Amino acid sequence: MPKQVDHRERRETIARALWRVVEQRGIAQASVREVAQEAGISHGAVQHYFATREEMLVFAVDFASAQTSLRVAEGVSALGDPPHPRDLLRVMLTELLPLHPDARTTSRMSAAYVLEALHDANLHARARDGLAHGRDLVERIVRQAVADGHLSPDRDPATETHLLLALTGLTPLVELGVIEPREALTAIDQYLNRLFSKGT
Amino acid sequence: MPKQVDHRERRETIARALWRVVEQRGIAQASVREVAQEAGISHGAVQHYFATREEMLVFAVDFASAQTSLRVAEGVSALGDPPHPRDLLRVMLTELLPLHPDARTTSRMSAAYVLEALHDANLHARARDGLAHGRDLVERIVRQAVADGHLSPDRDPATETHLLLALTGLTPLVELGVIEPREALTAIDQYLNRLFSKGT
DNA sequence: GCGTTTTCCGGTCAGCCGTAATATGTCAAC
DNA sequence: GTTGACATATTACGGCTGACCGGAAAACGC
Repeated sequence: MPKQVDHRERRETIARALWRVVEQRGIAQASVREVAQEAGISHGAVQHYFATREEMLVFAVDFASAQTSLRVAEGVSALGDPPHPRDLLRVMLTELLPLHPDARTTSRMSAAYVLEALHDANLHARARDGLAHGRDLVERIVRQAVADGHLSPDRDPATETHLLLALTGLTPLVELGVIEPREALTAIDQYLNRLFSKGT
Repeated sequence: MPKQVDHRERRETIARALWRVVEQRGIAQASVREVAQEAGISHGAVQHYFATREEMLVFAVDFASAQTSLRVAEGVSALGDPPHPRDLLRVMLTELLPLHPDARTTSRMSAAYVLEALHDANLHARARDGLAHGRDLVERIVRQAVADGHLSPDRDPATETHLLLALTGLTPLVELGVIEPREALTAIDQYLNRLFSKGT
């Protein structure tokens, strides 16, 4: 029998190396060779675990998405039970925006992924489904908040969901250093507090 | 004397060809040769007008930014005098989001530019300054709105500005087909109307 | 016509790319 | 200790890239 190697762990190691390359040098530099070097293995070894570069990218993005979900779940578990929807949404947004190192890594992966998805039918479908799933999650929270009386029934859940997701638009401002992470958090808290107050 | 060619016009023609390539195939495919073919000239001719690929990209982005400003100015001129700040901001946002063909073209150019700027010190400074300039424009409108009584003085102009710019976060939702352009407009109008109402 | 200058073309070059084919290493089972 | 399957490394190939260069073509003053 062969040398025992944990296939999934190896793939995740390579994926993390890919993350670092994407974060530090951009997805254009994330060649098979560059990722292999970053991971400290030969590019032939990378080929052994990913038949093509695209397969590697897709895995790395899915893995990044899963890690983001994990971080959100961790943050949510620290909340009361049941958690206030405002706090729930706050955790999700802070993990989606590049406000701390891990989140920045996954945020940049997502950004690069979306941009590539615009010109690749396969990636487009995957990205759309992933985003639509996130949208549904948020919308469910919004609807529950309305049902629980945290939110005025005047609010259209769909529109409110879109506006909440739009807050990820703070990303370029933070990434380019136009605003500080603290200012982004201030804006988010301002928005969420206003949303869950009795105001219009 | 040389053959008479309008240098600027030629460069703009090439820039528009670059836009088309970026929009349809992505910035990674925007090689000198590809852009030349799209423009219907030889790659040697492109080199004559742009010494390097980067110079071509920077020009194309600046040109795209200028064209966006032009569209905004056109839209604003159709408003009353003085225009209501809500309408002013609405025009800016509709030209920043990919809600119609021209806006989608420039939006995609900006997105690709920002992503590259994250890993290039030179582009980073240029992009940051450009975005900061836009931020200042919006902030001036917000402050004027407060001064004119359109907005409650309780609002922090900086935070409100950040939230308005964050609305560009609807871009991925529209681009990936998760929401329709009409839904994006609905969200924007909802947000702006709420902002300029007497609510909290 | 001549000379100058700009414009444009096509080829060349070294370098990186993804991928495939090949070779070597490693270890468990028999 | 031989075998065989899998892990890893090496090498090779065809293609595309950006940058560069020499020269042709065109337009103008003289």
